[in-house]
Amino acid sequence: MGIDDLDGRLIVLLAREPRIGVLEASRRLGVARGTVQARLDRLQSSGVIRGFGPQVDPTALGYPVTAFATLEIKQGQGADVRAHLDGVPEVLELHTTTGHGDMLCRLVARSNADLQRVIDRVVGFDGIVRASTAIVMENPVPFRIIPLVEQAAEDDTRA
Amino acid sequence: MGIDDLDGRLIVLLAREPRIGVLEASRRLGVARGTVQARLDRLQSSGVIRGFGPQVDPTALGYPVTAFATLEIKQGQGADVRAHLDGVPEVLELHTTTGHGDMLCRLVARSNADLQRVIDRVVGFDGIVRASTAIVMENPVPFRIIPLVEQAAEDDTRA
DNA sequence: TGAATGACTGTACAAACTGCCCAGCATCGC
DNA sequence: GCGATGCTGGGCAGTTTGTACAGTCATTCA
Repeated sequence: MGIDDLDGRLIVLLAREPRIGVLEASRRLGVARGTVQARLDRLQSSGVIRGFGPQVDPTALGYPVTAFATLEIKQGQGADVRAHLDGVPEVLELHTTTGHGDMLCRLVARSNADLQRVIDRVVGFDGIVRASTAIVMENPVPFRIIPLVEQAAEDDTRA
Repeated sequence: MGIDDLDGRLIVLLAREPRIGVLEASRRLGVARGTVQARLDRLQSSGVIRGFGPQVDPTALGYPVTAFATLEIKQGQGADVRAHLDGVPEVLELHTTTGHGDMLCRLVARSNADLQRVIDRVVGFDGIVRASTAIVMENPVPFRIIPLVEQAAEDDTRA
């Protein structure tokens, strides 16, 4: 169920140069086009590759401020809180975590001032007891998956 | 510098059905192909769309456990800590946040037991004073950008 | 050992798409 | 009014895709 070396190289190649097609990828990897197609199909149907959607930069959209908010939820209000947060566009993702019935969400805002508006909207809901926010200053390691893919491919090869 | 309604619809369309080409997109949006091409070029060169890399699911790669770790850093050790974390494949992203010289990072692991190994590796570095980890149980709102895009497009239209 | 299975290669063909070009037209700001 | 900008609609050559098929090779299994 893991990925082998060829899968790994294919994913890394696509991550680095998404514009190339199946044919070009097969040339780069030194395998037949059909092989790349079959691998891609398998990676997608097995869920390893979810899709190739556009990676949108919130900053360029006009939302340069990112923050993480930890929310403390009133017992039994989980579903309501989720629905509420789901309706806030500035909430980019939401996780429930171990601990005191807590949630962690990623927020963006147009400015530090605007962040206050977003937080007010997020927190202004009955099921939320308390919120603590950490504003992101720098992003030394932007979201990446390549090292993990290489690790997974290596583990497979070794196995 | 924002995006207009057509940009918004284009991004949403591509997010929903990434496989379609420029021609098909132009048909769906009811505009000329050249228009879609020009919009796409502009969105990419302006940085709104960073790329179309494969979206890899760590779970399907064999890393079903996600956690967020808050790290307290010793003064002046920031750069070293970043370099250290950059070298750990299981660290998917790293942010520096407001507060006590803190950092927040997203981790994945092969299991809860494996998470201990990852945390040990992350924390086993001199510049890190203390770490607090929250394991993700559920992900009610997976990372999404569409609502924000629609919001941004709407704001632009209104403006 | 021999047969079966699965994966990869190399090739082929029609259909579709891309990249690029251009002329015409409407809108917007100066 | 004039230029700049953006959209339309069309065309063309080159490339890629989707799909198929036969041959090869390594591994699995009886």
